[in-house]
Amino acid sequence: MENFAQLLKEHGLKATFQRMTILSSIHELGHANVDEIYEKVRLSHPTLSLATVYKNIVTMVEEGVLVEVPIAGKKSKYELKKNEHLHLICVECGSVMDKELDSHLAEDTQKVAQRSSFALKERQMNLYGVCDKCQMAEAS
Amino acid sequence: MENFAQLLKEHGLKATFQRMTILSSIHELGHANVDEIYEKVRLSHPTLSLATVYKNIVTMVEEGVLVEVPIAGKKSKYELKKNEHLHLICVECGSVMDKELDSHLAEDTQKVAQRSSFALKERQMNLYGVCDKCQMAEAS
DNA sequence: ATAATTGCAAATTTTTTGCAGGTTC
DNA sequence: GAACCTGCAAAAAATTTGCAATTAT
Repeated sequence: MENFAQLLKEHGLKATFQRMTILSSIHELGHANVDEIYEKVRLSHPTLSLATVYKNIVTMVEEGVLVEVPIAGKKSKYELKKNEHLHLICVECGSVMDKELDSHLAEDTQKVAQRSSFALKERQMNLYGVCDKCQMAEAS
Repeated sequence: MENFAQLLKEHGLKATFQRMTILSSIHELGHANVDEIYEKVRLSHPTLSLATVYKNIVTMVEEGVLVEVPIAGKKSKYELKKNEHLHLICVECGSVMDKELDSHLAEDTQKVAQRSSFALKERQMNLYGVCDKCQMAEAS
């Protein structure tokens, strides 16, 4: 369990029970879309409304507490803001894994941007494929 | 103008006027979301319905004629399927530019995947920042 | 000829909004 | 106590669907 109250305050947001529940749900799930967050959140706080989930996701993305991970063909997932990383997204089970972004990748992308005089702010690298678990399941 | 009729047939789809209009609109726009496609398409074929745009985007993505480009905070854009590339996405004007994916990038991502025994199928690399035009506009 | 596709309208799903009451700082 | 936040219900926006008429092969 982390100190979500402090995190919120650092970003100028009030530390409500609802927000902390949402953050802790996302933290436990790793990556989750609105529905998954809502379901999870209702387990511990059944009266928390879907509208509140929506409003807070918008607010917390704006304030940089959360990051949207848009995924082809699916609803966007959300994760806690953390160090830069890339995503391995399993097209079978939908799981999302974080992987460190090595310096080569960072430099290469920076070069591509520079060549076009593009002021790079953020990278979003999603690798789609089949995770090891699903590969084993398929093999059987 | 390309041979969209042939492209469609190669993918087992009938070459209707509607589909060819949609493809040629996307081709002209480069990258466009559903609304942008619909607007463009109506210029030359005002009776083409929005439902038809939706149905065909689904179908043509399934058949590999189109590719969805999901974008954080915006509606997905669609592009014609082409050689692998990355996207420079301007957060000011929303423009999307294609850039060749150099071999370093391809290899590096492949390595990351291999380390996790992840069977990589597709890469989606989006670089968010400010394009040169918008930088100049800002400077003034 | 037939199987696929279109356009319309309706249904569904997803997201946003207004506002009265409640909570945090 | 002031500003912010929540939950509800309603509204708006986005997407999907069913079906009769039409079209491509």
